[in-house]
Amino acid sequence: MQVLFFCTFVFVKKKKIAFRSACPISTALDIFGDKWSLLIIRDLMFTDKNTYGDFLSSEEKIATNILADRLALLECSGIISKHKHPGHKLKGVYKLTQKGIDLVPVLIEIIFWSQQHEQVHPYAAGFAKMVKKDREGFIKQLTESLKKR
Amino acid sequence: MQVLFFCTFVFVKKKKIAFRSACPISTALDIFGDKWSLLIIRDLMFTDKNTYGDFLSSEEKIATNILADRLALLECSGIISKHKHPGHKLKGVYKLTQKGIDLVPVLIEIIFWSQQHEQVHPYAAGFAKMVKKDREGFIKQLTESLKKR
DNA sequence: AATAATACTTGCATTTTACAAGTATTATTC
DNA sequence: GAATAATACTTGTAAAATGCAAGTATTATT
Repeated sequence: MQVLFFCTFVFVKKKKIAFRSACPISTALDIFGDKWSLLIIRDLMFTDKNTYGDFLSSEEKIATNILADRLALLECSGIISKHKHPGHKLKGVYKLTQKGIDLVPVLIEIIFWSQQHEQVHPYAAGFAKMVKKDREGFIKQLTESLKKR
Repeated sequence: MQVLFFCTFVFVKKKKIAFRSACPISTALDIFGDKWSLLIIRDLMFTDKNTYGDFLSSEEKIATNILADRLALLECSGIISKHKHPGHKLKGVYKLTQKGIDLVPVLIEIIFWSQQHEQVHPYAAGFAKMVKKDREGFIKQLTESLKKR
């Protein structure tokens, strides 16, 4: 008889975090289902922002304690990694890991949806049109360029 | 001189809800960036659950007040619509609108990611394999079947 | 007529988020 | 070399969101 085992919790910053179920959607939301995590990932993915101060300066104005908390959680869950800044000893540099880079298609589809159904910045229309011409090619290209950072 | 106008707020249940920016990711998160909204959408998209009681019975155990709140918000934002139950006068039936159906690719990519990087239910692996064989075909088929509900 | 089911609402405790201020380390300016 | 500024945080507290238990109104069933 086969027994299927699921990890239903994980320790993050010494705190036991429960996964609500083994559903892939639910599990993903347990990790990045909040108003801020994907914005940090967005900055790392589509802009050259990669320091604490960079994220703070983003348009949406994340609070400092929330930013520190989310950076720690994203690092714990293996989506981002922290490195020393070459040249600036005081600065840390954050990068997307492969797990983080693999969120590119998720972010792309969210952009498509928003662009189609909400009033967002006009650049999104051009972006969507461009990506839709060669979705796979764009993803591959972006993935490669993110790996090299 | 061209003036670009962005709607930076919306009225939901008589409350003024602010969009944090015109960024498509940020705007999407303002609408469904929480731990519960996408689970309701998941139920409507991938199962035959479509009533208040159905959603309550889902594995993740949403609280009744949160469910009522999210259903109202999702209806306000045009992602779901409420209808009379044929036969049961007491029951309401919720359906995905076209705007909601257009979230299919977002949910699919989230499932792909979770399946690849987290320990989730094994059905996700088979689902991912199946969908990846003909992504566009699957989306079209699911979209059509959801429209007919 | 009484009981049960459905879709909520209400009240309150707990948790999360927002905002302002403070701290420790390093960099820069005078 | 001392003072000021910059960076990446932490801390305290108020406000908002969430979770839980209980209650309510309408309809269905016994």
